Order: sequence, then C-alpha cells, then structure tokens
Amino acid sequence: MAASAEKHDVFQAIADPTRRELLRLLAGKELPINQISSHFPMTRTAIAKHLRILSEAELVKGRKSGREKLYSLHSEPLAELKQWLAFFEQYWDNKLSMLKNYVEENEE
Amino acid sequence: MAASAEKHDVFQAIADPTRRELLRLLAGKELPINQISSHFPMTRTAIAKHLRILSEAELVKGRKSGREKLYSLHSEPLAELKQWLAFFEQYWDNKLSMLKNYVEENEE
DNA sequence: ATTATATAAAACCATTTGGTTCCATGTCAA
DNA sequence: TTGACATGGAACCAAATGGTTTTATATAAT
Repeated sequence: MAASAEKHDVFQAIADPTRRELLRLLAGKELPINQISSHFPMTRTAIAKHLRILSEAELVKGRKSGREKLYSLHSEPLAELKQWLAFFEQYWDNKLSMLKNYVEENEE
Repeated sequence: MAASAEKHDVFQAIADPTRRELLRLLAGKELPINQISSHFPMTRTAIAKHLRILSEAELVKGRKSGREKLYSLHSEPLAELKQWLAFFEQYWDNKLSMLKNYVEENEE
C-alpha cells in the first residue's frame, strides 16, 4: 500500500536529460545534493527540483544523515518501462524473442 | 546520413500518455489520422500534433495515400531506450542477468 | 463544376516545466 | 553561542507543452 499520489510517473521522470544523468550518477553511489549539483551547470535548487521529481517517481530515495541528505538510485520502477518496452520489441526483433520472453517471465 | 535535426527525442516522445497510446494503436496497423483521432477524447488537430512529435522521434512514419495519410509504428528507435535501460538492470535484478546479457548482445 | 472529405497550418490560450534569486531553518564546529 | 555549512521553500520568470478554433488546400465523388 502507501500508493503515493505520484504527480510524476517514470516516463515523465526520465524525459529530461539532466534527470537521466542524475540517475546514472546515483547508480551505486550515495551522494548529498551539494556534491551532486557540482556536476551540473545549474544551481543547487534546480537539481533539488529534479531530485524531487525523481523521488515522486520513486526512482531515487534520500535518507537524511546529519545535516546532509544522501540520495541514491532506486531502479525498481524502471521495470515498468521494461515491461512497456517488451510489448514493442516483437515489432523490431523476432530473432531471439522466445528466449528473451522466457527470461523475462522467469525473473520474478 | 539524413540525421534529421530532431527537436524531440525518444524519451520526450514517450513521456506523454496519449502518445504512448498512439504507439500501441499503430502497432501493426496503418491508420489515417481521422480514424486514429476517433479513439481519443481530443480534437484531430491535437492528435496531429502528437503524431508530429512521434514522427520527429521517428517512432511513427506516415505515407500519403490519396487524400489521406496513413500512419504506422516504426519501433526501431525504441532500441535506444532498451539500451539505456540495460545499464540500470544490473541494479535491480542479478538473477538472470548473465543469460539476459547473452541474449541482448546476440540479437544484432 | 460543385460539393464533401482529409489533412495541414496558423493564431491563440492556459498550464507546466525548468530555471533563477532570495530567505529560512537545521546541524555541526570553534 | 556564534558562525559556517547543507538543505528546504517561496516567489518569480521565460519558454515549452498540450490543447483549442479557424482558415486553407488538396483529393474524391456526384
């Protein structure tokens, strides 16, 4: 439960190139906003907004540690995207689709 | 060549739910705008604009036939998305990732 | 030739988006 | 406890987005 009235979904969240970079940057690592924003040519506030949107889509989670807040990737919602994509894959590759489908269906 | 100065990329193109529905609708089929727009609660003009955006991202192609223009899905650009996704998959499923990678790398 | 149909294009509009600056609050260190 | 640092939030702004209505143009049918 706790369905979180998401204002932004995964599709919108990844539409922006800056947000896609953020996801890559936070993959594996856990970083505070200040440090994150030093990688980008915009203000810390702008980055904070992007992180909020990513949070709403649950692609990123932040935990407070002392006076800083550490953000990290939470990639599970991307599974929705993968599932969405799967529908269309049959329209461009048929070669290994059966094996792929087998893998897809057995990963949960 | 013919790099087409795309104003909209794939990520932006699929960010809108109406456009995602359009892609599903045009999968396999070839339909004229009028018929397409009858499936949606907005004007034909609005649909035409969405189709233009999808065209810019090359997710849809239209051929003129007499007085109507027939649109159909062109799913290849979604491969970019798949590739983008692949990077993140390692962060949420490790179970069958080796087999999956094998499949992925051998489909071209 | 005239009329109906299918799409295209232009002008307009409200809301959202992506950014800014400025100010407030909470936490750590001296 | 005073100051420095890290984040949060409000107010504001220009441009993009997603829609509309209206007008024009090309094709088909009678």
